[in-house]
Amino acid sequence: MINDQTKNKPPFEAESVVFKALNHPVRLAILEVLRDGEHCVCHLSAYLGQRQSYISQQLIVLRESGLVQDRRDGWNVYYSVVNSLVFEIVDGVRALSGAEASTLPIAQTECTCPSCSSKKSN
Amino acid sequence: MINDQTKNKPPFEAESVVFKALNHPVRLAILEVLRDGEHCVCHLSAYLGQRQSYISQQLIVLRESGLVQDRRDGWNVYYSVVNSLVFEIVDGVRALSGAEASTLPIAQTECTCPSCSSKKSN
DNA sequence: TAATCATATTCAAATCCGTGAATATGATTA
DNA sequence: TAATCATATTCACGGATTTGAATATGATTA
Repeated sequence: MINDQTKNKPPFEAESVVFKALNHPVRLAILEVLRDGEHCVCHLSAYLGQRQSYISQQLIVLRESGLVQDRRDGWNVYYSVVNSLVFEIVDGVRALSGAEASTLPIAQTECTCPSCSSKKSN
Repeated sequence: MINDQTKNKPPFEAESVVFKALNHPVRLAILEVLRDGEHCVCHLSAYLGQRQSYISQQLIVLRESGLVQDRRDGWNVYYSVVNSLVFEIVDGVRALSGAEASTLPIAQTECTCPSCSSKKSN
């Protein structure tokens, strides 16, 4: 039980919560970025070239569906996936749909958060 | 490439087509019924207690997303899943969401199609 | 406590989706 | 070809989703 929206609901509602969260290009892109571990909102925003408030909106959907979790560290909030099974699902759907190995809408800007700056890569 | 909606589209559109098709209680219920092989529309309609035209609408979505295929035999049209990987995905999402093993909205009426009548079960 | 930083929230408009109702299509049989 | 059967399609409306814009919140530092 990874979210609280699954109790006493019509059949398949619990699954719908997850499918709904995954049915969105930007949210899928966010998950792709999170494949290699946690990232802060500012990094996701810069990397995906989307406004911060918009990324926040999508992160909230992902968080409320139970797919990601957040952790605050000073100024930054770092998001990560709760259960890596989600990647198997995404990969499965990708295989089903015959899509290529995900062409990410990449890196418009540099993220200036501490962890990104220290890495100094990507 | 199991559907035609995956070419020259924005990133993750192909995956979205599948996620969208799966994000629907009745369509998930239909897939559950199709776990044990092909079934005609009248059976799905009777078994799930939904009007035939409504089941048809949902089957069209599933078919256009490439998840199911149809086969005509006389009066009846039989639907079946194209790739059983879809069940692994559904099961994965179910595990992820912590849902129970799918409580189907079951059997209101009897289907009178040839294949159902001959089986004379369920 | 005031300024600053990253992040979250609210609001509204446009679009999309779900679904009932009615009806069309197309194969089959008489 | 007319009747009948299973299935498919169209239409319309109400509700949900998407997304830009503006702003709020809350932690941190000076």
